[in-house]
Amino acid sequence: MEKMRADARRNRAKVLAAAEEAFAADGLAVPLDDIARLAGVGAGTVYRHFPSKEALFQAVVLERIEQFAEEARGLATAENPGEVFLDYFVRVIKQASLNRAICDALAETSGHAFKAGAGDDFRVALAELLQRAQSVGAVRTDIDGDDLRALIVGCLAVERYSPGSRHLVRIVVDGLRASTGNQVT
Amino acid sequence: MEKMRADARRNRAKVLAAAEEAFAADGLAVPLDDIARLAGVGAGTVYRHFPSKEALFQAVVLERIEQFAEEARGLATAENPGEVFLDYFVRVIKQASLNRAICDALAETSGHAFKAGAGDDFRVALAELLQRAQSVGAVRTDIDGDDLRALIVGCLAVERYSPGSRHLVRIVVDGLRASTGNQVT
DNA sequence: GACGATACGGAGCGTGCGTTCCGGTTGTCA
DNA sequence: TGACAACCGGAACGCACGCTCCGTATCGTC
Repeated sequence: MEKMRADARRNRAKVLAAAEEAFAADGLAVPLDDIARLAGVGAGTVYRHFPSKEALFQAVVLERIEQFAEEARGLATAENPGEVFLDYFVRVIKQASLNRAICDALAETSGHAFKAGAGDDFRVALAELLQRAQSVGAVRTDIDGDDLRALIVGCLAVERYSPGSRHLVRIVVDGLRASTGNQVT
Repeated sequence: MEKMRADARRNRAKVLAAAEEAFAADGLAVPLDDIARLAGVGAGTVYRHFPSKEALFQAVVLERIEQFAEEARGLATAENPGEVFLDYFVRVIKQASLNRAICDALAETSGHAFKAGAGDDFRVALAELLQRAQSVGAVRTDIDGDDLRALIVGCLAVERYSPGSRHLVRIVVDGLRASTGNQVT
């Protein structure tokens, strides 16, 4: 990884940047040749650096999700967990909805990238935020981190169906809030 | 349509039945040859009755959505609109989630079948039910029929991501209920 | 500057799938 | 029952796309 030739390292970076842009715009459906052309390299070069199109896609998506995780970790010690949590929830949805790569990653295989192995950082950070919000009574206690990720997936679908309608996400947020009568325990 | 030969009419029905089953199970991804084989006909026969795979898919999906519309019309004069509406909402989601054809139809082109032209029956019937539920104060008034269909799409995504978790849909239902503080007008 | 190793590019292969085409078959009607 | 039209089956076509292969170019080193 470090003993690469200079041009190889350059090309690898160009491929990653092009893939990030192309996948974000058109999702997994973008042909690999398009990415290669956008990067200014041949298709063979892409395959020298990534074993498959799917691997390249995963690399791009996981990098983005890791950013979400980092943001969550930065909020882990905030003083008003309820507010912070709900704001974060909405923000993640808004950001992810602008990136078709992430939407496709979730639709594909029911969101494998969000679930198993990789993406664990995001999972634990999100669960932490949720638990703190629940501990101060801001969020209903009958859901866990897995439920939350499922809700994010759903909100992304809503956003894709009717973009920009902020108040639809608010319906879910209202449903998440702890209120008399909707707790199941 | 009526002056068809007997075998043609028979085959058309077989194709429709096979397509309904195959699309429901595997969605739009199922190869047309599979449908033809399942129907016990050749691929050419399928194309004699439907101009394209997409047209066959639309026919199947619209038929199913029309069933939903009919069910909604049957509830239009019920005496407890709030309860009826929310029950219907949940029931549609549960039924649709068992049918990958419908899920795919929504994902594809952001749910074109739900939106424009065809499927109008479902739209108006759903809007009617919603309005009645709102008029008795059972459902928040800052949403309309379009919002509602978007929410259905989202709930389907949730259901697909983590199947069978009934309480996630309940979160949305709780968000839909009219309660102090979440109205925007 | 020359030489070996490394990487590049893009033509080409294999595959899967939607769609078409046509020789044979079957239903319909006089 | 004969003959014509409608219909059928499935082989074949075209296309798109993931992936590989190899002759050529570039880099790092002595």
